Amino acid sequence: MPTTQHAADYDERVISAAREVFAQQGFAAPVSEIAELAGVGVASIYRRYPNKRRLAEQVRIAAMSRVVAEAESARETEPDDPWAAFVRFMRGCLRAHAGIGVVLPPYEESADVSEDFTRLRQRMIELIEELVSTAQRAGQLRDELRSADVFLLFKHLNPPLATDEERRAELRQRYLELLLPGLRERADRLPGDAPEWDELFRMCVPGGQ
Amino acid sequence: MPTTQHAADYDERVISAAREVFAQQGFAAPVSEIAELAGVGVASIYRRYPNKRRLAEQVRIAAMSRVVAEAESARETEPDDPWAAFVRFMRGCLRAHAGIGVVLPPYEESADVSEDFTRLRQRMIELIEELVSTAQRAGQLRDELRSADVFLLFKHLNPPLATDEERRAELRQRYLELLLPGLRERADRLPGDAPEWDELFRMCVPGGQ
DNA sequence: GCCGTGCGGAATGACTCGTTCCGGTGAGGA
DNA sequence: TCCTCACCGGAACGAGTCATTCCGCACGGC
Repeated sequence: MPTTQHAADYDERVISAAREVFAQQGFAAPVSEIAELAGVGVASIYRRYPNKRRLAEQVRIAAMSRVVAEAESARETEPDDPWAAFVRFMRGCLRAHAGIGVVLPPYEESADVSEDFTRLRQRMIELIEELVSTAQRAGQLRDELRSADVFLLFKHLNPPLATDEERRAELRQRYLELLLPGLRERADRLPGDAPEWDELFRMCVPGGQ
Repeated sequence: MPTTQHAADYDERVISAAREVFAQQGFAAPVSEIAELAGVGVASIYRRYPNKRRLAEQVRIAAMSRVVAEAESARETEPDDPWAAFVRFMRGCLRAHAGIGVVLPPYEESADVSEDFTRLRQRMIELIEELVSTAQRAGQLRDELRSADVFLLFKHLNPPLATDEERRAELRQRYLELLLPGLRERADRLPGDAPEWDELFRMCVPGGQ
């Protein structure tokens, strides 16, 4: 009875458990924890993914796809209001189970990252850049903000906290709302240089969240 | 030649190295890394501190003292402007080498925490509470904000980033400035329940940053 | 009732890290 | 100049953790 349907459910269950565990504990979390949450044995995970690295890659691909979809949907839903599109994108990414916590360590030291992964990441970057610059051209978003700032803000809104995803999402939204007025503001110069994408990538290396 | 002076310098060097390493990598960082940064051998650390836990406690006591001093100084420097005092406190805590990153995992699961530690933590909480409620009574700080929010915001402003402390401090200040307008704002209700101190403590358990 | 597939969880081996042990070194006194 | 000794850095050790693999079992199909 390994129907295609069955296999798909199975995959979904594992990926989703891995997303939650990695988001809460970072990529250093043991595979056994993922297995337990998914309600399967460890061996079953290894039967489908050759190793932990590949599993993590799949999880990140899934989460980045979600971010990309969020960006496209925000752009389409609010074609005439760049600020609204930007806000919708931010809120969408921070929603519970969106998995933003898991896309955040963006850098892979080793060269053995799949093509898909790299391509998707590039697309994500471009979409964020577009949302930011569109809102800035409309004078609705602080000029000193760079697209990498947005990404880094996602990371800031995602500290490792030992609670369930619902509560973490609630807190993310809470602090996002505190942030929004400052993002519109056009006042004082922001201290510190904006991060560049490659600095950001270098900074986010460690296994942790 | 173990002059008192020499011993004090030595202590200072170790504690300060430990602060930097713990702040960057979390308390799970190996002791050997601290030794290397301090330019001493591991054994020398163990000659002064019975074990890693006690070393970490000393580091956290030093950093919390700094936070307490920051709060008192802010209150005294700006006795008539609660908002200014609050902002000064925030900026002071986030400054480079203030060690805020290291006070953040506030909870110790085991009961074997020194009296000093507990007392100091209590004092820190009271001072933050005072800064917050004073500013709120003056109508200068958002009412829905609880003192534990402030602490949690410190954590949010301190993600684990693999750069030197100077750059991390620069980014902390950058994002603090984005946050400030939202903290004054009196507008929309903030989503999500404010954290209580004990929820906060429970959440921050894991070894990580 | 027998066979084969697929599963969960125990077993394994590599590795990391806290803590301890040991040989070296350099200052001060004879 | 040589000896002594206090102190130091780094290697060594043992425990614990985790990725990955192996094994016996349970259950559907014949």
